[in-house]
Amino acid sequence: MNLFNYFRSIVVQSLKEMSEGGEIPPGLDFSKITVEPPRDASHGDISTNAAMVLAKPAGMKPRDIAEILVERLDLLGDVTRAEVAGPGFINMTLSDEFWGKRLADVLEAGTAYGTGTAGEGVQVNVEYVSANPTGPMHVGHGRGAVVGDALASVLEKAGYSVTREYYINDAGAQVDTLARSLHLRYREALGEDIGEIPEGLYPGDYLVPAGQALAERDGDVWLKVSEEEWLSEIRSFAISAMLDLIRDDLKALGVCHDVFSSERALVDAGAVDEAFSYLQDKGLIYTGVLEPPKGKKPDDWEPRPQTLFRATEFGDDVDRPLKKSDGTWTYFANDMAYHRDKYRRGFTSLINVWGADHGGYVKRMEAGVKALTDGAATIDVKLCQMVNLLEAGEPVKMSKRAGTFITLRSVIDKVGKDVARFIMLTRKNDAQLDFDLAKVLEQSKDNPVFYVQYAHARIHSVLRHASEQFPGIGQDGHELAKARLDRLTDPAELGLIKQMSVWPRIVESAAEAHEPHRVAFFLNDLASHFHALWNKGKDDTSLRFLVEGDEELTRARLALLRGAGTVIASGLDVLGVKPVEEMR
RNA sequence: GGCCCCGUAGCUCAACUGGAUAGAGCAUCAGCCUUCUAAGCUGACGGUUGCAGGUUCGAGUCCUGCCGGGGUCGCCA
Repeated sequence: MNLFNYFRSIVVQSLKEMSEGGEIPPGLDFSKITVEPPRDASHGDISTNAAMVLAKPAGMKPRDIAEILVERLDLLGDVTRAEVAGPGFINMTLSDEFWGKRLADVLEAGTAYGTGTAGEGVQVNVEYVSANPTGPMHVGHGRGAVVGDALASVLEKAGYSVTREYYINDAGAQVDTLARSLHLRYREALGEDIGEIPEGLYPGDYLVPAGQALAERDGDVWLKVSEEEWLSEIRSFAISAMLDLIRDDLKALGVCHDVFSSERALVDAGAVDEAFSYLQDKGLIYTGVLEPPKGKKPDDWEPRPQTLFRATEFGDDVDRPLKKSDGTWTYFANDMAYHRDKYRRGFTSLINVWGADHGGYVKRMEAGVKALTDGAATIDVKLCQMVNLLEAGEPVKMSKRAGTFITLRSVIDKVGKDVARFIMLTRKNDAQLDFDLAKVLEQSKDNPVFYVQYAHARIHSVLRHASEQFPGIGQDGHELAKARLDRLTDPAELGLIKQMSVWPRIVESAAEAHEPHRVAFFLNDLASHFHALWNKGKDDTSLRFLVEGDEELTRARLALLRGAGTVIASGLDVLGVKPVEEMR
């Protein structure tokens, strides 16, 4: 249960009654009313802006509405205090018993706590990674992979029906280049001295094993025929080898997709022609000549007639070409067909996670989706900014040519998948991210992964001690839920429960805003509340978790610990990070 | 030059999609280990949210124009 939604419905109900009773005018719009935790805890536990939002349309003073409303809210069983504050906020404080019950909710639900229904089963397609199948993944791809994966998870937890998808760009010129590069490695595998890799081909070592595999499978058959004859076959071999490589990298990162969509298959199936005639029928296709970009005219610019899509009718800056001068489709045309295909498969909410270098492409894709789905589907493109790799504060120099190129795999091998994933989510997607290979392995509070994991490990450390000192206390969540939770009365204890109770709301808002990083920040906050409580027990021995001679209180505190550990585990699960029970 | 993103404490970043006195960590300073992990905690110091207007009960958040940084810009994908 998201308790803020719960209280919102109570507030709205009260307002309806006030409206029926003539205390406020009828027919007011309640949609802008929010119920939130106040920023300052001294203002109470929950707060609503209802009076301020309604003041103007009701033609009343905010405080007057608030006074009436607060009288009703004050009567609610769980509310110990309701008062008007500031310009017309209503702040409510909830009883300790209420919070005890919320802890019981957590214990009953286990790691399913936070799972919601706000998504109402809406079908969402999250497309992420979609790295070209021409080589292993780099660190930037890794960020997109983690962001997309965590976003998909948080959407699932919020009740959306999610499909994780990878778009394989296997139709462009770059895969022909890949095929030629592989053919070279294949000749090499058969004993030929190929010398330097020519300019324009992929020089990477990762093609060597693929060349050997091809030589083993097919022998020398591709030496005797012309490129025209070998291109297609070797291309598919190369693509599938590169996809294996990428899938391996993704697996190491704990990322998997439900669907791999092939651009080539889509084109072969006529999807582009279909999308094109759809647009043509709507009068959105014409032949025209584009202006050169203002202020930066390419040297070789010459006007030429092109087949254009009227993207400007849907908010783009210029109309966009769909055909090259040789009559073949542009990448954009294929992409249009692909997005129409997603829509036809039943998705009305499309999310694409791209690298920041695709920023210039967003508007035309948005325009495309609007045109192709008649506005029935929405697309949200999350651009991931660069990852700056550092080693103890110094930038790691990377050059493909010098061979100092850092692959995603080498980073995962060095720091582990859990650390890599968590760090990738400690920034919002549109901010640049510093990834310090030394710092992320540090065991200190500078390091958010460690800080959160340590909280979880500490909790389990106490639980282990408890099972020795208090063998009679069952540590199962359902059992602990029956403890005398009203014995938890210290502000730090209640504060921890309150922080835990925010989790369903975080899930909902992170899903709605498409911002998985909020989960990482939440976990940091939660860990901080826990560490604070822990240390309070150092100064004040009566606040320790294990209380000799008071099994009832110990049971209640173990319940609190179990609950906090459960919420941390639930959050880490969304991020795809495994909680640890012991630090080494 | 057009478009997109960013600009918040000395540094790295939050701010619940428009809410109250803008919050954390690092750094600096002052405290806390005979104790379930001090791998942590408590406090102090630190702000004209790049600048100037506008919208409104209320703006870091929305709009306009500047300044600074990054990205991108017709048959590359």
